[in-house]
Amino acid sequence: MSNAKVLPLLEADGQGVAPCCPPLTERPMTAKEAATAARMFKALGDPVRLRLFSAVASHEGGEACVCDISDVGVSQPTVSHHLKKLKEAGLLTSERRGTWVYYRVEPSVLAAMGKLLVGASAAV
Amino acid sequence: MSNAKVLPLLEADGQGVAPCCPPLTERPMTAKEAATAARMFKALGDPVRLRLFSAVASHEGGEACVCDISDVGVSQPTVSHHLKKLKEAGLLTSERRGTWVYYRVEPSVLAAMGKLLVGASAAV
DNA sequence: GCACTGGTTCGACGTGTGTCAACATAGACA
DNA sequence: TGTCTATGTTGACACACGTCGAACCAGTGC
Repeated sequence: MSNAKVLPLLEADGQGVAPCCPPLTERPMTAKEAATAARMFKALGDPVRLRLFSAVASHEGGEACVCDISDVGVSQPTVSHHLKKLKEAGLLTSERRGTWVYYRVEPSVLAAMGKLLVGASAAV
Repeated sequence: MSNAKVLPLLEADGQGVAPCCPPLTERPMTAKEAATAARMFKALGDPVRLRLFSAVASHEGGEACVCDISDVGVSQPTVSHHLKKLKEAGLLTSERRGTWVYYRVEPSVLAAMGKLLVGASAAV
């Protein structure tokens, strides 16, 4: 259940992860780079998903139980659906712990997306 | 043709612009904040738009003529359509200069989005 | 004024996406 | 074992989105 293989924006590089794409402002993205990065932006392009993601990211320890964050105005199947989308996009990972399922956000993904936007100003 | 009123993620604060929303990791976003921010992520959630945006952002001076960036594999009407979407999302501004139309990216928008993702680490 | 080039808008088509109700599954507890 | 709660999955629906061709507007140059 490591994070490397499920994060399309990142690639394992031995001791950690590296961004898939150069900063947007550095050079025009190739079609492949754009497709990879767009998948993640798209995942955050829904208000419900953004709220869910923010709820998880801001929760203590960077992880939250579904039961803690499912109050976003949609039915529970829809919440589950969106969480799955976020997981497929590589933004969240999930883990079952007894009765409840916990979702957690990978800080490295946030950092990679930040770098994509602001270029070199976001230090490692 | 100022940038303040057309940038949903930002709000004019006298001498510049400020982010609309707190970092994702700070606290759960409200529905309103999520709707605002999601609009921009959604705009970048399409590979063609992402390439167009990157092409403009990486062009010298942060601006580019449509003729310079319309080689992304779709028809010109589609390019125009996507540029309009990016403009509506507040990521680009356009200006006609003689025969050609130039699009430019607002650096402050990129910085605001970066902050949204990585919190305080992305300085102004 | 007239033709030409660069961009945008319009109308239409097929596909993708968000949503829900209903059902299925996993673990806890008795 | 059986039942109850917590999540995930399935199927179906309406709506939004990306794409294109055709028509339309804005400047330029003759």
